[in-house]
Amino acid sequence: MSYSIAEAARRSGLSIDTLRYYERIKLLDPPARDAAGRRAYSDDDLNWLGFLTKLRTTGMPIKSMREYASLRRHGVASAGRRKALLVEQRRSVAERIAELQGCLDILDYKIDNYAQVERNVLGVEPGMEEISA
Amino acid sequence: MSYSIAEAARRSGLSIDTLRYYERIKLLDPPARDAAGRRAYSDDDLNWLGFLTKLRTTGMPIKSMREYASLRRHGVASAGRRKALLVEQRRSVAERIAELQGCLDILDYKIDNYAQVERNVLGVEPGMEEISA
DNA sequence: ATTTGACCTGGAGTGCACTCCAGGTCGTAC
DNA sequence: GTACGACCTGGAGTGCACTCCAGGTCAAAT
Repeated sequence: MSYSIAEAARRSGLSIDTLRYYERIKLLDPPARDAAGRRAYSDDDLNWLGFLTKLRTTGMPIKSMREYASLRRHGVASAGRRKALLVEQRRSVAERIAELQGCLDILDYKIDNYAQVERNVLGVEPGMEEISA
Repeated sequence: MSYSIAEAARRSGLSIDTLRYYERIKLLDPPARDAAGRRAYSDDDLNWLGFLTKLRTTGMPIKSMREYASLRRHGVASAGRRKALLVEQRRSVAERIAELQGCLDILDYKIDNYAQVERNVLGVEPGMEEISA
């Protein structure tokens, strides 16, 4: 199957502008064109876009995604380097999750404080309202 | 205790420029000044900076941090709104963690593919190298 | 007395990842 | 045959969160 840029945008969740932008910066190989010169994205293109958006979600900078994209064009010989990039990204994602988990705990603590303030404000112990915010 | 801007930067993990920037955009109330007009950060300032960096880590935009900071200046009356902001942020962090967890799974899958390619490349079944990268 | 180093101010510059725009080309619908 | 909508190009503009700079003040060290 092949898809117009609008359809590819819909399916990938990226904007039309972003699709053209990704192509310009060589994140995406130029897709095929139809008779009228319009982009015709393949399923492979869509799969690659899907993976790219995952990498983006992990916070990988475009620079690194470009490196990965470029390695991909060099075939099997680059598989080791590609794997290394993914392993490093995996590590950074795991770290980020742990960090966010820590923030979650702090938020819970703060939220709980506010909940307590709410309870006390309903008529108990004047002077207790100013718990450090 | 009070701290010079350099010391506050060291303790908060923010740069000196960022501390002045946060003050300019009203994320941080202007700290006290010493006799020579230099900033003298208090422990309270440092605690607030610590919490701000947590919020930042969660991906909260500066705009929202400013809102929270502004509410804080309005005392107890704003506690409900502040709690609501934190609850919303908590939700968004939990969502982000789940999203990252999904990416982690995909990375693991890809990494495992590469590991398999590596094993096969060492002399088995020619033609299997081009597993979709 | 001057040099040094940390700090001050207002404002300009940076890098990232898009996002928008003007002006133009197609193929189909009326 | 012209109006329309989707698409094309190269290039400019945007928002965010800093980061850097020039020119100046001040206290302590030489």
